[in-house]
Amino acid sequence: MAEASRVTLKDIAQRLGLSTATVSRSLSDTGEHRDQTVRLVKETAKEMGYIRNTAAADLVQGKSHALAVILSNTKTNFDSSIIEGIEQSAAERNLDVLILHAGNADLQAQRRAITTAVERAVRGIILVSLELQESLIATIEQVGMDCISLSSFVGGGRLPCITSDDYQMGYEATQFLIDQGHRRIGLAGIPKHGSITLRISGYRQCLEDNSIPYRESLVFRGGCLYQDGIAAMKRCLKTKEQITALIGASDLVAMGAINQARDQGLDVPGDVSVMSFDGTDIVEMVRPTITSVTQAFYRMGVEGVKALLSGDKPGSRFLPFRIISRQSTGPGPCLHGDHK
Amino acid sequence: MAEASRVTLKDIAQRLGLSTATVSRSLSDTGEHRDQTVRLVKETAKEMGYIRNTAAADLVQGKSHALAVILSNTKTNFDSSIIEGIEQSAAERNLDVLILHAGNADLQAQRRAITTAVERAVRGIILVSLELQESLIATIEQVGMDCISLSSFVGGGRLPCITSDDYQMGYEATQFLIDQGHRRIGLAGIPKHGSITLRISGYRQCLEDNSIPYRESLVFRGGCLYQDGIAAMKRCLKTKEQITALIGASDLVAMGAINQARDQGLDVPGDVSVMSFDGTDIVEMVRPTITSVTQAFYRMGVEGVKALLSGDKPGSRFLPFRIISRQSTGPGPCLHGDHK
DNA sequence: GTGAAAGCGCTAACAT
DNA sequence: ATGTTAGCGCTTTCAC
Repeated sequence: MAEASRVTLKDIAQRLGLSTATVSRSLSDTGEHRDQTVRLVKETAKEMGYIRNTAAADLVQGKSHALAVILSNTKTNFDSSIIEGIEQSAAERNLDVLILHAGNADLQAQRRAITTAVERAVRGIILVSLELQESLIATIEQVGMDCISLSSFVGGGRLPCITSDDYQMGYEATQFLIDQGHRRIGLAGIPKHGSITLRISGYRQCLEDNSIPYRESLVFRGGCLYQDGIAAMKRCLKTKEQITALIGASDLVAMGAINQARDQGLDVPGDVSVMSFDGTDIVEMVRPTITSVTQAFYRMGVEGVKALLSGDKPGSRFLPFRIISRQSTGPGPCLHGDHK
Repeated sequence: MAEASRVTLKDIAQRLGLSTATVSRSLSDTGEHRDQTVRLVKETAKEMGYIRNTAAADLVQGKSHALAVILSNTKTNFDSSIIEGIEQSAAERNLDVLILHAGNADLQAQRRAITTAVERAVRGIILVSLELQESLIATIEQVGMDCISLSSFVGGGRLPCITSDDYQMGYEATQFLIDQGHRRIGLAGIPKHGSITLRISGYRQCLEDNSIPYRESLVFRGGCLYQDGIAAMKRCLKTKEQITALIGASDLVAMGAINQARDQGLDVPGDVSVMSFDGTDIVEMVRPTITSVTQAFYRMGVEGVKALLSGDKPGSRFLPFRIISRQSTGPGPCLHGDHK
């Protein structure tokens, strides 16, 4: 009740007739004290309600025992598994996880998040699906802070990245649909910048390898949100482009596309097949369930922490993905009747 | 490149031939220095790549300029608007927001999160939909830290709470369905503990007020996740209970219930109406769109920060909600044909 | 195995 | 308007 100022090491030391040094060492298990002393100190600390002052500890040690995770707060949902992985992995190492939000394109918000992390001398920064501005990468390098990017290849090699192979995912998603007989395949929700655009290259190469002409008009650029899926399908159906399948850049894009198609009276997958990238929980929660290029998000989080703390500068690498077929895709029209 | 140890106030002071005090005051705009000095200091700081050491500042001031937001990391999605509100509100006050995850029932994880926050001497703790264990509330009180709970009434008055009136929401949701002609109304996904259980009381009272018998068997307890919605509808359809409407405790519960009903060949809302609590973005993203008791989450975040920082211990209060009708509800069967 | 003492980088009296 | 000084609570040499 007494709004008592907090218990400090000194309080414990006095009560026990020990020095603060002994108390400090006992509490952090340095192993250089008698079991009896350690036990006594720990019990007393707990009894007195001692909570260590991180600021003091961080200050003297020059670093904290926390990790910062910076998320792009676009309303896409794919990151919850990544975070789970990070937290699991961090907990094993007894590190706190501080989650910060930063807009994706918003330099202001990005700067704020990075500053918050750097000011606190965190052990490392994990960027999740963030296109970090050049100037901020420079800041991070300058202060020599460890940093890794997950789910986005960023920084042109200056930052280690763990992600899925966007090119390959684009290629295989396209091949998956071609194998089902589709030849007019759209791609929706790919933003202007970032490694995610490589999905277009993979898509394009796959079409070529299958002797299908690439058409600019079937690629719908945009964000990867629900609304972008809506917009893409709208434009798609307004033009004369008779696509029989659409690949959404995220689960939400696919959801938007599917809803728009159905709202306009089309059947999915009867009239048009839709598949998505990510494969978060939601693809199983909607009807039709959505065929997806499922990424190893949880593992990305786990490996991210491991790589970040490994000491030696880790290289970038890809994690495997796999395509899971669900209700939203089916044989293309040419398999129903005449084969071309 | 040189992994240079970080620039400190002292470095700036030396370079400029000023004292650290002047530099410190200039940087924090105390207004007691010549514009010229302030400008010079700020420019030099930026040029030298100065980043303040939060640990040092926090230590000497005895508190940080950050807020901790503790989320129950159950995979429900309703909290993103709350967080947005919090961040908006915090940014206006120049406070950093540190987001922490804690399991809902997991004492271990809760303790870890609270400790992380308290150790860092944050300005205040915002609990989001968390049933905080008694012992941890005691900890918070003991150290005299400000704390507020959003979207959950917790602590039996020891903690100020800003939430929606669960009783009233339960009542009005039920009345909404009754007004549509339903008389056999189920309630799904209400956990064992917490203020959320008051929804049952409201539901029950409403039934009574409408002379409809309350049946234990129509209330399906459980978590508020998608799977719980599935399970509830399954049990619902397996028994002889001919419900014509179901209220899900969250949007995800409703989604699960709807999918299960349809997977078993029922039409929504033709055969069974479904509505939900929360009203997050997702209710507009699924088909049928879901009628919901929509809560003022964003505002909850904004007001939460305001109340937390107000100084005087704020009381608990409710924010208004409203019911938004969408596709998942329709007239009950008795309105189709014979009226009772 | 334990204590004394220094000092991390900063802010806040207090002095000038 | 600016400088001096003390010290926040902790960890870590370095003695003993």
